[in-house]
Amino acid sequence: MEDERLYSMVGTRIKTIREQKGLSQQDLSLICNIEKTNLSRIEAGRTNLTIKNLYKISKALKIRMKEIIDVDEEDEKDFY
Amino acid sequence: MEDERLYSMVGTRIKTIREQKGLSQQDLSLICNIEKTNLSRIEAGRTNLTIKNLYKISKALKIRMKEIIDVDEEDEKDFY
DNA sequence: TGTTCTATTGCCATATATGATAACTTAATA
DNA sequence: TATTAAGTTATCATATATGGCAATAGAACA
Repeated sequence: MEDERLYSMVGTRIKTIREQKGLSQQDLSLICNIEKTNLSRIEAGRTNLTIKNLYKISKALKIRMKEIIDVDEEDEKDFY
Repeated sequence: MEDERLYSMVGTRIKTIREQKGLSQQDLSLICNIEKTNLSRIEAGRTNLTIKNLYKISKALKIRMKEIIDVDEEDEKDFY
């Protein structure tokens, strides 16, 4: 899939789970030590985040990284 | 866990799966368009790779991203 | 010996993720 | 109206992931 779509899907996963936990972006940013503006960019899918921050976010949300990153699409057998 | 440990575990997962598929680093680098030196650094756990390259590698290995990133450890309840 | 394949390492330049701050919008509420 | 909270966006500086190339080392083999 396109890069931007990948970022958006990951960002949306984070936003959805964060809201399920009743946390604001600022709450989450304080817990995991990521700038709130950066968190906003990540959730908006405007950033190619690193596994380091993916890990920090997953720990702050008390979930596994794979629960955030489980956004692969089915119809990609011939992507490469 | 420590950043370096995270990178190493992810790198090792990639290396293990790559070898299971009978691919050399150069093979994989050609398939997914990642510099072979960068791939070497990633597998060695010396790089905080981005989800974009995580995605490219997973597609080249014909697996899901979560199969690479499934390295969370159990004893981290109180990490944050 | 020489050759080939594989992987690593060093170096440099570039792109960009991130941190940090400020300004702004919107919504909710007193 | 004013105030507060939540989120977005712009800007800038810094750190670093990546691309690219060259050199090196080790293993396997002729």
